[in-house]
Amino acid sequence: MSPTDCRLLSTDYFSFMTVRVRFAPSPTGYLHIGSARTALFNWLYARARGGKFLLRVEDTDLQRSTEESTRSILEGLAWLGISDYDEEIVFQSRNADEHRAAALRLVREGKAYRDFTPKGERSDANVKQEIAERARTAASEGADHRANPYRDVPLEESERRAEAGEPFAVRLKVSPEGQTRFVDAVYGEQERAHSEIEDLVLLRSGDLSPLYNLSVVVDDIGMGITHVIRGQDHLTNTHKQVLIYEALGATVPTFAHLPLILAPNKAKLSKRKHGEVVSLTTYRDRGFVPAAFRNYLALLGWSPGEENKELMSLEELVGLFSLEGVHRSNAVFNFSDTDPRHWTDQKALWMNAEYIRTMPLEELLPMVRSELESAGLWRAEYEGARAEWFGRTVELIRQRFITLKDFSGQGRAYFADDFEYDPAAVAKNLKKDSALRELLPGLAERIEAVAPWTLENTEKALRDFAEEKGVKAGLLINASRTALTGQSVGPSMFEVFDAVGRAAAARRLRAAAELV
RNA sequence: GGCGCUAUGGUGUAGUUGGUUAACACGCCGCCCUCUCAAGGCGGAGACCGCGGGUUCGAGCCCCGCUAGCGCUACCA
Repeated sequence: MSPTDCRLLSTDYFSFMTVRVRFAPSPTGYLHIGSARTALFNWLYARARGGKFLLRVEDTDLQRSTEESTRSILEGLAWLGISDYDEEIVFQSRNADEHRAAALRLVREGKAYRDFTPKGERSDANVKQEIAERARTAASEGADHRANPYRDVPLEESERRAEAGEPFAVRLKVSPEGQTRFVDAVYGEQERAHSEIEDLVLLRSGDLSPLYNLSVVVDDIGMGITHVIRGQDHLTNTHKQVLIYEALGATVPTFAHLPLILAPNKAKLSKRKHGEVVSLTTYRDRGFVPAAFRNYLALLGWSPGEENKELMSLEELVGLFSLEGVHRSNAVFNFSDTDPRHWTDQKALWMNAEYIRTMPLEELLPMVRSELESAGLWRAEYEGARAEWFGRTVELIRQRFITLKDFSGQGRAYFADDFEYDPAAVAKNLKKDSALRELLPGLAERIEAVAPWTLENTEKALRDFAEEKGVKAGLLINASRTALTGQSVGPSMFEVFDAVGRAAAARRLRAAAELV
């Protein structure tokens, strides 16, 4: 059977029952964009298949888990448009008793055993090296995974010692022979020899708290999860989980692992090394349109194939999404930590600009409103008496903005008088010609006299004035741009005169004469 | 160390029974438009499809080997 056949078979296996997927973040920090993408793919799959999307907070690491990060993760998901969980949120820590009971049941059934070996200390600093070194020495000494002296202690003796208060851990009794296999919906057929898998610990010695692999499996069984869609970093460990499913006598769900998102240097994206670019909230705070970022995220490790379409609405995403379209190689998230203009992936930035420029105005307006509000630039009349002006102005300036922040930054002059003059713009458009000192107040007068106040008349007034004074219209136009907006770039100048308004325009022209 | 996964221009991807000059998007360069900057239009540079073998009349697509990157390997999640 070819891998392709396996993939079809595996996805068809559960097709008679409702798809149930879950997103299971651990609340130990902000929402990582990789996790956000995992959540998105789960959500998309559920919606595409008419299934259920569940959320499980994996807060078993009490030391590192915080309520604040749970809240932040939920907020992040909501920002992306994912807040419609189909059932109550499950908090994994509350199921510890259940997890423990499952492991103890396995002990009684002889599928797991109590390990009375004293708990070893582990320096959490360089775990990776420690593992490699230990493996190396183990290999050279020819040690085998099944050598635990407590593996075959009779159940009665095990019970007796436990009752006597002797501390123990519980380990799964992995059969020395054979192999585990499963068909990953993305990576295809996966096999791993049992000899490669040690008798994994299910419950810690002492407090008998459940370990990750056990908790995940028991919860997924409890929640009736049919498809486990998660990061590829879990791919090899899945074999261990398959073993637990089998020991527990449960049906193994379909697994679908997602390629990782890497930093430009091909290293795994991490909070420690790469900072705020990996946090979803950064994108919200820096003016991303949720739909734009969601669209971008969907393209990392997935594509609809065929036409290679990129700009997709949520509805289109749901319609096009499939596990078959998920890539197997890791994606590089391209950004620069030295160049502020490339603080995040260029394509993400481009897509955001694209959304800002082309999305329905009425959807953009509320976002501009909240941006102006947080910058202290919002006025109630923008939704009242000046609503028409507001819509027209946003339409005018959105064309060349990249993020929502630009509405209060570069766009400040449209909403306030206390904007800043860009020194480069002043040098280029005002200081360039000293005649402007006289010309600007003159132009202000002409602008004040325009009647009726139309684009055409404003243009005529300016051009006539330029001709009379024997200067190029461009000189006046560019000077006006800096005078009215503080910048050297922007929309067509006569549109700007109109947006800023006659009185403010004249005032700013006169004020700018002082800067010449 | 072991096991696993991956490998198409700088980045994201298309290329799903092997068949002419390897497609699209972002980015980059140039031209047009023009009051600036974007947008838009047009054009361009950039990939011997990781490397080496093989199968075939013919391979990015199939097979083998190698290399590199990444992941996992824990009484972390």
